[in-house]
Amino acid sequence: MEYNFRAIEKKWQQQWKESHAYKVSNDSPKPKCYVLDMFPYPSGAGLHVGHPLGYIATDIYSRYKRLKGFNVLHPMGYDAFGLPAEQYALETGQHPAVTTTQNIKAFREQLDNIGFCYDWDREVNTSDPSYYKWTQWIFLQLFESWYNRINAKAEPISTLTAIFEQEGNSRHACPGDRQRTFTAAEWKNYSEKEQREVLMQYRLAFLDYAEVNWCAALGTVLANDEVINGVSERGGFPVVKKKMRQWFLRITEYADRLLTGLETVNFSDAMKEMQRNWIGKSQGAEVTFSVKGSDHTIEVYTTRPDTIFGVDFVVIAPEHELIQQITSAEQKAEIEKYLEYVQSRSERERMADVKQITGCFTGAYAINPLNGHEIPVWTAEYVLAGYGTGAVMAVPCGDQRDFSFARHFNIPITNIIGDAFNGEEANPTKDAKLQNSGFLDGMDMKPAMDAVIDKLEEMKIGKRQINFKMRDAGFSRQRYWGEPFPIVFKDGIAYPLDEKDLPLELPHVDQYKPGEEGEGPLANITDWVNVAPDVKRETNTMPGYAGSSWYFLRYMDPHNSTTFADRKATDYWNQVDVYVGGTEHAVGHLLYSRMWTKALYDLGHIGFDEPFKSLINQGMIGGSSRLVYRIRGTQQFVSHGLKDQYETDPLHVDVNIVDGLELDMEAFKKWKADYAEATFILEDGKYICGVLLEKMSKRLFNTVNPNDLVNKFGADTFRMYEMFLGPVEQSKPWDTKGIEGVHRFLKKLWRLFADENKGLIVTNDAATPEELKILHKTINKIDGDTSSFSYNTAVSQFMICVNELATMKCNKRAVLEPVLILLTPYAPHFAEELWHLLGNTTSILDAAYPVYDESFTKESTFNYPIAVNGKTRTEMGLPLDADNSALEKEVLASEVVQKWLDGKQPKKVIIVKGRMINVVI
RNA sequence: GCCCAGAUGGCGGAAUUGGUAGACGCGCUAGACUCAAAAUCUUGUUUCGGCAACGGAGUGCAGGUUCGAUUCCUGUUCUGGGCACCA
Repeated sequence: MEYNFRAIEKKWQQQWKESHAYKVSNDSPKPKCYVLDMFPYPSGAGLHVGHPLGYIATDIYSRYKRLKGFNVLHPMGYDAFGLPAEQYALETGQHPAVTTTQNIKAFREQLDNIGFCYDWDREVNTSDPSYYKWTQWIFLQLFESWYNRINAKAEPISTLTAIFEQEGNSRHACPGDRQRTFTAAEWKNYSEKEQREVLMQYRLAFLDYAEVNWCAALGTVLANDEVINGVSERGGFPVVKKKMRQWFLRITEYADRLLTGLETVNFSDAMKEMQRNWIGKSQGAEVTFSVKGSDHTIEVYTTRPDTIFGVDFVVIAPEHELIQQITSAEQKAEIEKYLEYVQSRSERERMADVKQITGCFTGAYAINPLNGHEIPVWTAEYVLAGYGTGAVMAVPCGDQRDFSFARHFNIPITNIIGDAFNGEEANPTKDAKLQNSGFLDGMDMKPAMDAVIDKLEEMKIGKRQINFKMRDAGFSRQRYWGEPFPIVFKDGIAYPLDEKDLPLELPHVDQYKPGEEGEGPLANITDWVNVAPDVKRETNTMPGYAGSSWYFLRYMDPHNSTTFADRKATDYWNQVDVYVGGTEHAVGHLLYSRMWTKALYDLGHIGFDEPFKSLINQGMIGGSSRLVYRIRGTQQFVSHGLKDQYETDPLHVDVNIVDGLELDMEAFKKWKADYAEATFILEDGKYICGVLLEKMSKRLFNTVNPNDLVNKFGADTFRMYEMFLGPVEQSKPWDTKGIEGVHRFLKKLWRLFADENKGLIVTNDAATPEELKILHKTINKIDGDTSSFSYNTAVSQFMICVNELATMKCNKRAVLEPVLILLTPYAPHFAEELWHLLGNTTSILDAAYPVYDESFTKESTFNYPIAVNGKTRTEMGLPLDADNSALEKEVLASEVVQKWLDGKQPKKVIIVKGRMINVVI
């Protein structure tokens, strides 16, 4: 009876499907556990071995928790809206819905092959109208809400209009327009249009004209995190600034809660740090500088108010409206020229040359409010209009950028930190004593910060101010393959669709070209756009992260047609206990879904305000490319070891036709027509390839399809090998060769149960103490490692256990059966097959997890390493219950220690019970 | 430039409240079985010296603390990731 993994895996996958073994109920007396994978975008390329790493990890965890008596939710679905499907549609004319369906089918087959325990009845697909109905519904919730800063939560817009009618907006500053104030009487006098325009400035989902990252090549606007170094993340096309009417989510209102919420979740420090950096909270002050000879004032934002006596100039952003008003007549032409130059600079250029210092003097002078000094006002592109107040006070002795600027334009530098400033570079210290600083002289910088702000507040020319780097999130795409907005415009005012009219389905189009003004393809369907003579639909669609911002909630109650998820279901499943996915979503997806969760919580739709209790970031699996060396100008290929004797060009070769390092030469000739005539120079009769570690990518011929490995070794081997590679969080290179070791392990374990000729050889004999010892050591190790996602060491322990049992020739049910249960999360088909061969009639998926009993692993003696001066010299088996003086006596008497003592007396003997003994001479 | 993480055999990696460095696997080595191959089993495998016993060195590099450091501290180099005119 051989280990016939193909038949076994097929049989049990079928059986589990028929018995609905993975069906999960929302109604269970068991404790719940929610284990989630970041759902994939179903690309046409399919899965390679890097993708399932996280899925296998969560699958093992889910099965483990189930064995431990939990009701485990472990769902899977598809993030199916997205650019590639649409790009593909543009190229081939195939409808994205069609290609997406095909891709999903292919993904599903690959996933099923690996034997995951997903409850497929709960599958979600973000492009399915029954799903995006609720994406649209949540969008309307955001549209119909505002953020009440006093209560620190989102509230329905009706509470805001009630406030306006009572007291205007005096206590609720307008987040979209800081200057805007009105009284209750004024509010009531506004026309409907005016009122709705005001409300738009408060809504959590709102329209605004804003400069956005316009990518002409993609015909779309990109989020900040989709633009890398001024080019689009996808495709690498240039991105420029363009003013467009866009939907936004007012995520900035949640900045503080997104920050403090991090303290309540279990993410890695690196992940939290990335989110903190993205949110970018800074504490400082706003200071008003008056402009000499005019009524204008300049508001600057600074995080270092303590350095205010070191201000040598003020810089305002080129986009700042004040520029036109304060520029002197003499500088007018110069400024115009500079502004024109800045206008011509794309974001990309401004980012590319960070070393280049540019700027222009406005001719105006500001007055330092604390010492009355007149200082020049400059404009420079390094100051951004969108951050803080769009103006900075420059302190060259303390800020390198200001220092370089002052040097470049010959602006005199004031030193306020004495010896701490060397005149050659700025010193951004916070630990110096202030000099040259009026009433701050002699003060330490840190307390001076508060002293300055107090003074400014007293003088009514400044105040404490907290700023965030984070901007509101752009929520429109000029694209077809996304959720349509449930919005119509009447007279240019946005109105929501009625809830009963959801979902607003994506209409069919025959072509995917952008609209005339760069709008999405929907703009071309005039009878869809024009609902009534003066009523038009929104033609943008939602971005990729819309559907993924709440999908974890839909899994809880996926077929509900009256709400996005029943409150009973969300209360039961609550937060995701473990979320596993790649770091690439560290900032975007996680922040958006955290914000949506908080908004839904504020509005009373769910009972928790952080979606993911803990997060594990799986490492990337790198590709291990194989290279062949072609002698230049020939079709002759030379083996790696001999290549230096020739002039060669390295070429990538498909890793699937290389066994370890040895090239399959016949397969190589067939691989590409170019190589049909290839000849080889061999070493030891073999062609040995070179190795290069790089990204796993089709282009580099280093991708490995899980299907091939499952075919060759079985899903159980594949699952265990992926885990055996190393810690889940760590990035590591793929090496197909190593899988054989894991496969051997499973076969070896199989042979403890069954013999090729005799069949099942398991006995009911009682286990020996040695057998029980290894069993319980294994139970302890596997239990601990599995619960902590340390699967690589768990697989090692299985191997150690099987090696020992094989040496003992142990075929006893009392030992093997518990091992089988331990193995179930890792190799479920294998375990279930043998479980049934042992005569069990129920499924091993619900077996009782073995319990560790320490009494079987207790030792009475310990093999102490005996060190002399810290260096291990020998080992001695000594009783664990002996007292120190007895141990010392025995150790000193030993031959080896005597040899090292060489007649001398030891200075000291250090005994760590159960660890080691060190003799100091 | 700033922030974070890391650096251990030929390779993936194991071991940190400071206590036998290199578990487990791959690869390689020698052997058994076989006409042969596959499969399986056995042997060795950090490195240097030595037939061996044994001894020297050894966790990126340089120091330090300690009876004892892969683990803690200081400095430094390199690699990976993130952020980047953010005031």
